[in-house]
Amino acid sequence: MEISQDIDSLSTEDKIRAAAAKVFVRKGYAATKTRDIAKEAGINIASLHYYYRSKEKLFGLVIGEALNKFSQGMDEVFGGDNPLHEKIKNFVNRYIDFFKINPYIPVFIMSESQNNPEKVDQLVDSQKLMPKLTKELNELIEEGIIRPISPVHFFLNIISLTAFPFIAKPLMSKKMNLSDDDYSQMLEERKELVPEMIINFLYLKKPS
Amino acid sequence: MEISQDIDSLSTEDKIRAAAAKVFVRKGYAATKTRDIAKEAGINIASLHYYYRSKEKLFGLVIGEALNKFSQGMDEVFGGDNPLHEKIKNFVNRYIDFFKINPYIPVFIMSESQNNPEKVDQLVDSQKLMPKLTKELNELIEEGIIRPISPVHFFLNIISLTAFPFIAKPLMSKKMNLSDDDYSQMLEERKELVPEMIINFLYLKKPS
DNA sequence: AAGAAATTTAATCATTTGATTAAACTTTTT
DNA sequence: AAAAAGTTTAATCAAATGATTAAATTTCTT
Repeated sequence: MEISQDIDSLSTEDKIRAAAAKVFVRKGYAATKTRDIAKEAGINIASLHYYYRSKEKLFGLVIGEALNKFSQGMDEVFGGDNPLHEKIKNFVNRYIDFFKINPYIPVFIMSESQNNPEKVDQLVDSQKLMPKLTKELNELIEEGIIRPISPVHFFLNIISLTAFPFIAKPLMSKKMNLSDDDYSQMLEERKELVPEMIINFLYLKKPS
Repeated sequence: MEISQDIDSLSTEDKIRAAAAKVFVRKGYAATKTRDIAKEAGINIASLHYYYRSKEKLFGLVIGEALNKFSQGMDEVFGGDNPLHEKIKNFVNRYIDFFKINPYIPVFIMSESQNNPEKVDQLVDSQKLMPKLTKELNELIEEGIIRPISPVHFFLNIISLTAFPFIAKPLMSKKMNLSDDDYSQMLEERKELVPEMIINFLYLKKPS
């Protein structure tokens, strides 16, 4: 899921891309200097341009990767045919684990899609899982199993409760005086709390 | 709540600060050029340095203001002595309205506190409303009115459900094919949905 | 109104930064 | 092994950028 390979075993091209991912994701597009990336990769700036033409092109690859990793889980979780309440649990567990390993990704994606929408928009595939999820929700609503809710709210509720604690970590841990371990512990607790809250709200009678 | 005064009626000093707030908040620290601010304010770059010494000092003022506006509502809402479920409703209503007027503030605060923690940390006053909120929650828990929950989770749940939809707007509206009006309408719906969801989860028996 | 202080401006500086060039070096092909 | 292709490097460029200066202009004080 993350950069795991020994840096020296990578080709120059891959070293650059790995370094770019690391620096762009941590600092954002504007604050990242091509020299930062070159230094992180242990290569010359010219090599960066040799392989990737420009800072912008390289950034396009990095944010594309980030968006893929980010949305991949959604398709996988909501694409299955297990009960909805299981999907909810899977989603929360999976994304909390993912964000624990990639803590800078949420702010990176959200701030870049606000500040550089032209670079991000083309990469966002307008729906794919939405039709399926919509159908699933509508069926459960008609059967009287869950309350009426639009897919947008359903989706926003889950992602909000899962991703926002990572986005707000610097502020919250400061404001609440929480150490990194405290915060990590709290996030573990949310693997139970968040699904319970959503299911509790959604289901008219508790599911199996 | 926002910049409302006629720009020409402001002193140069205030024009600069207003312009800086606008540009910094929309584009972030790194992407903002002092020339952008000067242009937005309709003044010379040298005046900017005359009044505010450096880009960094000016930024400090702007992010300080943003943090104040952001946390002011929390103190006001949770400081009162009305029932908790009313505070929840007030909070959500108030912040959705606030963010509708200041849509760039959430991403600005979150991304800057991740990317420039040294500039932000000093401005965050370690708790103030927390002791009061903690006491209130503990009392309601002991009385068997709400379920056991830590202030951190309580707080994160409310802010997540309220603020995240603004943070994710560019991505969500693209992914879900929602116009600005659609999105605004959806946010209005959340003024009811979010408090209901939180209260429904929190209260063991429905409050008055 | 004259002089002093404060403000604003155009011009300029030094550094940073994305990008290029040409040469050196390495690997692959024949 | 020689030639060609691919890769890496040091040096350099041009534009952008935060900041300063000194002069011009305006406002304030007496």
